[in-house]
Amino acid sequence: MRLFDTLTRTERDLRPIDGSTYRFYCCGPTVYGPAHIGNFRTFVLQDVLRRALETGGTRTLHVRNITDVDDKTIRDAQKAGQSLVDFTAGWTAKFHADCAKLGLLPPHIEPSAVEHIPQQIAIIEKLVASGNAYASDDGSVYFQIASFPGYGKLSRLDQRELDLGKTQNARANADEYEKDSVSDFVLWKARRPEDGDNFWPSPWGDGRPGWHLECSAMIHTYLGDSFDLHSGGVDLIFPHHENEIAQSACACGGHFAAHWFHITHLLVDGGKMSKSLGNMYTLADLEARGVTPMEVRYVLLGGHYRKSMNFTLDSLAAAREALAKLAKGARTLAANMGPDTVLDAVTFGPFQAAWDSLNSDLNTPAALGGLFTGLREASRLTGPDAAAALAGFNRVLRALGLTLPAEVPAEAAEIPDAIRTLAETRWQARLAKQWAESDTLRGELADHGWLVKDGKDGYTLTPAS
RNA sequence: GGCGGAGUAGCCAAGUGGUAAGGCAAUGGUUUGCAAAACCGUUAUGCGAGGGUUCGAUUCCCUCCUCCGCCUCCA
Repeated sequence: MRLFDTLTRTERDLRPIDGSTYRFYCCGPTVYGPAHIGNFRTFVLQDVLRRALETGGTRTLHVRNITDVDDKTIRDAQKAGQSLVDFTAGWTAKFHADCAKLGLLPPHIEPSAVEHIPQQIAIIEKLVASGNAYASDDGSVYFQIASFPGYGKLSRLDQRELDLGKTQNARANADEYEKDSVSDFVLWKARRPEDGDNFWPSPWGDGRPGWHLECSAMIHTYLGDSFDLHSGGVDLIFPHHENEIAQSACACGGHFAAHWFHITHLLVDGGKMSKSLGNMYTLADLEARGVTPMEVRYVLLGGHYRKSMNFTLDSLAAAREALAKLAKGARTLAANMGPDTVLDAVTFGPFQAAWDSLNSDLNTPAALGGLFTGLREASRLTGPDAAAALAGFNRVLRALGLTLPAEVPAEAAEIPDAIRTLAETRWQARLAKQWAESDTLRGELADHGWLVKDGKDGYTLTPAS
């Protein structure tokens, strides 16, 4: 597997640094509301990375956190009149349900921030002792960016921008901060009245941890100070990941992440998703429109992760047709290989090419393309050749995490008697070559929402979608 | 203002210094009483605009246009 690395800006081979297990960390969701499909683009691509590694024979250790304490979770928990724990537990459960529907493998470890407060305090103590952090008068603790020469390397920010606080937002908000430099970031936030019961004791007084620190503490706990890969959406490059590098390097030493994997944002109708524009879709929103989660997953795999991708509702219809086509092709292949053929060698060129695409910087759209091309060429194969092709097809499909729709069986039980009678009458009319009568009845059935399709020996009824 | 990304057919979207994957849609054919479904085809002399390098550029270089993201707690 070769993958682009944000830090070095090169494509590099992914090899476990401990020689056996590829250990990686993904920044998980902040659980104060439903995740939207943009969030899931990131999680789906991380899932594909893991699946591709595992399908290729590499063992993995996947850690993804739950951010359950920050400004928004506290604010909204208060608003909801719930304890922070109860509030975030509800949204975490919903997140897990969505993940399952989308076919995401659960992480091997899923730590949450509030369960790791002591670990976070320990890191702050180290940073204060080493002179990388300082406490302000109100009991907050800040990381001093000037104390870490490597700061800005990941995001390529001009050092002057950081030192002088020249960035627009920093300048506008500078008054709110009690820091030496506007660029310094908070490690520990002093308790404020609006936090309610949500504070923890610390050597600097009551308060709560800063967001950036949460991930560093959990990484330190579960992956140690040097691990294989760190991942998240592009928006996390700065400041979140930049800050993680700084505090982890200063407090723990080690190399931190050997590889940085960032997923570009999903655009909707050509721009960023936002509530105010009304273009923020959750999985539930789409399901309410009759869309299946796999169709959503297919759409999210339809663009390369390093390019922004434009999501439209039309693309979901395209996904439905495309998935049906894949399913049909796979069925044909299975039928052609015969009952007693077992072969797991993958020797069919087009599917090998699709697999190679996936392993070349996770090119999911090229891999999907290869699946269709291969299916067309493989449709003539029989016996062991068909079996080999199917094995190659399934390998790619498994890595993509796609589950194909089953053939829709005619569910006779669900057809109302009235409809069945109508259809039967039409069939008799048709057998009698009474075309006008037959077509009229077909129209009536359509009015009731049923499509009738004629076959050689009978007809099928399906609900019009 | 700083940093970064993108402009490929109606839509979505790969890709490459040697002449444009794939999906959807559309359309032609086979089949069908007619449809639907299925199957087999077709669909960008062209890759934002203009220059340059080259035997040859969509792919490299320059200029310009347009769009998008990030710039202190958003995946």
